[in-house]
Amino acid sequence: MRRGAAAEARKRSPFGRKLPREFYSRETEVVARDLLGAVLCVGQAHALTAGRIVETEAYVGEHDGACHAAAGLTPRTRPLYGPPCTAYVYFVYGMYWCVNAVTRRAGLPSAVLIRAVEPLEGLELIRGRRPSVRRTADLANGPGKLCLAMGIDGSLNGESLLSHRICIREGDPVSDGEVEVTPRIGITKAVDWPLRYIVRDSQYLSARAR
DNA sequence: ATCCGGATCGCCT
DNA sequence: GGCGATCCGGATG
Repeated sequence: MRRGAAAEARKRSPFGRKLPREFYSRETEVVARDLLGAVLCVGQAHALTAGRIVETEAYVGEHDGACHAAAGLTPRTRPLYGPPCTAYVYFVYGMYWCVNAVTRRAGLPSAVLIRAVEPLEGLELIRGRRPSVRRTADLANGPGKLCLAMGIDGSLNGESLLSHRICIREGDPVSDGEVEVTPRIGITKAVDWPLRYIVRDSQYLSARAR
């Protein structure tokens, strides 16, 4: 590679390469596991915010009562049925947004909910969006909070995760020993399915392990 | 430390 | 008509 090309790429982003489409075209549980340590990026340059993913949940299809696709193909769930490597951003409780990465294969609706990130970049911007929050650890330790912190809303629904508006980049790998799997949080169906993946010792989780 | 209610609205039954 | 893949602040032990 020409000398300076990598440095040039790094100037555009201080993090690794964008995770390719094939990364998402795998079993949803595997994608959820492998997203730990990856870096969620929103916006560019002076408007960039980025966070290390420390908590995810897999939502695995129409047979998963907690997955929105349990309702079948509707206007809301449409992105889940589309190609992997797209953002599924939905509105909950009349007030908050949550962001997912669509996974596996088109037509088999499944996705990974990003539940918590450790802020890495754009701290001033994030603080400005979360004025009432004191501790850094509380800025993005929940699916609604991280969308507030990073400025994610419905305008990003259906966007490619390779776009400049929102993408996920390779980060420092997380070893199996650092990963813990637990039941998902905040749901009322399939409550015991072990589909939540966390970086066990992170200070940035939405909840402590049970 | 833990529990509880209120806010707020699009979507599905 | 009812209910969320939530968050926050206030009350209670």
